[in-house]
Amino acid sequence: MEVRTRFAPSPTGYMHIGNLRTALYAYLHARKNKGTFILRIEDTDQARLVEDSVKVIYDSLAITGLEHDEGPDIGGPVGPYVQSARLPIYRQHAEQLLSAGHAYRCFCEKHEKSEDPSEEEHEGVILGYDGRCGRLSEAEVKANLDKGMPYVIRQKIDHDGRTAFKDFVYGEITVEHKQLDDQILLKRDGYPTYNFANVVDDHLMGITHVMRGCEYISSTPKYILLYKAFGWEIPEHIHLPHIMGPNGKKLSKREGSAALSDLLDKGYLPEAVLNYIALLGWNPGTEQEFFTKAGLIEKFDIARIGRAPAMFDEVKFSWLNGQHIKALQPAAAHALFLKFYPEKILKDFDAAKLSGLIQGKIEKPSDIPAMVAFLTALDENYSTELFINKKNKTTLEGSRAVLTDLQALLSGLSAWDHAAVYGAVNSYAESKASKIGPIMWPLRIALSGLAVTPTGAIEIAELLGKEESLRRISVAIGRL
RNA sequence: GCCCUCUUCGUCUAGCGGUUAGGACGCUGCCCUUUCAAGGCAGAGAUCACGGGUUCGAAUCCCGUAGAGGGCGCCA
Repeated sequence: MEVRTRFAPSPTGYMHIGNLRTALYAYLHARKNKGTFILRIEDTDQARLVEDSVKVIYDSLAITGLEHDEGPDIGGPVGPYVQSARLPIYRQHAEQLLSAGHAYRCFCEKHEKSEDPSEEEHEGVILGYDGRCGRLSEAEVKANLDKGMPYVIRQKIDHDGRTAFKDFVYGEITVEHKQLDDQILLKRDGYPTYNFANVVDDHLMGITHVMRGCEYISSTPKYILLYKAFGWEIPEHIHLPHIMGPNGKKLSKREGSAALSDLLDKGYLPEAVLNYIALLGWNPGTEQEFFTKAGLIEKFDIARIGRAPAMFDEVKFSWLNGQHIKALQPAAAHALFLKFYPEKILKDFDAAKLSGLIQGKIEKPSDIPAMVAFLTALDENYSTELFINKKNKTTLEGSRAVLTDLQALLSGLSAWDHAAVYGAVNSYAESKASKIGPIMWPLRIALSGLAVTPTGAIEIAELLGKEESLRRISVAIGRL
């Protein structure tokens, strides 16, 4: 049977990383099995519609390359793909349940969850609906309808017995029916709830593998009951463990890494994002960690999805992003870095050359401004302690002597390119019967005023040019 | 409150009855004698949440306990 998976986000205005991973797994499973990946928009909450948020969904899928085969923008055989355009379908199915006795009209007052959680806290509070309208006589229902009372349609659940289903990841899950309340299927405004629409749509759209976050595990038995009430085949259910923030709590917008756009703004590569989140909850069974999207399609297997929640670790993610940056063509890396260079850098330096020099050591492009700031402005108050390096056995006095010699040598240079500067430094080292490290160290400190620089001493000298390099050397000598 | 789920180095994970419990990030050290870094190599770091069983033998199977996450909305 052809595999059909779907990504069914609701338009919230931003693409949450956890949702993106759900989309990724659904996409990978479809591609891996030469199946179909569908996009469906779940916009059934009229109160929470966010302007332009559907565009965010399209853009996110486009930039990460999770292209869908069917969806609102490109159509397909089982549309429409936007739930707000499917209202008659839900009503028809709700009425079918009504006449079959699997649902009933409920005329009760609205009971939305309180904004103040403490109100729900005190013991004895009835959680869930008590089902009273399910016991209304036909005459009472008719009377209410005649009065024009508004109503919702609820699923009628027999509170004896239990329902079990087999989750592909979590195994067999059994829930007693007394834990299930008569959930609302069709709201007063005629829109379906998620609980109803997802079942109807997944079936009508031929979804074979339902993938979603594990917060739906508890309510899945209610969906199973709906499938059974309709006499529909139950698709494979694949619930996914959550991605947690650094504090062990759910990933939130506050931490700045919950939304795809936050990550992209920091210069993380879309493919690195896919690579990293794929590994949060799935592993290939080998020691491979670097994956392109094509590599993920090849290796992905739903059998290797894990059950435990995973923390999003931006440190490891940065490392992985660095690996992807290294793998980039130089022109692509430069294009990525370009938007992070301060204007002064672009004006005074050969930015393409700079990109080539730093490509191998950039992990997070948003670090670039801080990393290259020393090129445009030397902080002349850097600590002279920097000249003391244990490994190269450099001292203050030694550094002063080396820099004084270098100043004379370099000022005599007619050419100022990598070969010329290196040649001069190297022959100086040879003349002193020294390794080159003890010469390079003070030179690099003098040129940058930093312990760690994005590139080496010779490269910095080359970027700065002769005049500025010599000026910085004399500043250093003055300070030593 | 009731229900569901999860628990292996700090973090992501391998493991599916017998392993010196493996890898990766991070950390520490060494090497690379064209450099701090990057790269290569090495090391430290896990009484496998805890307590009981089953078994010749348990991280792996069973039962409890604890902690954490989730659900119980006219939200998804």
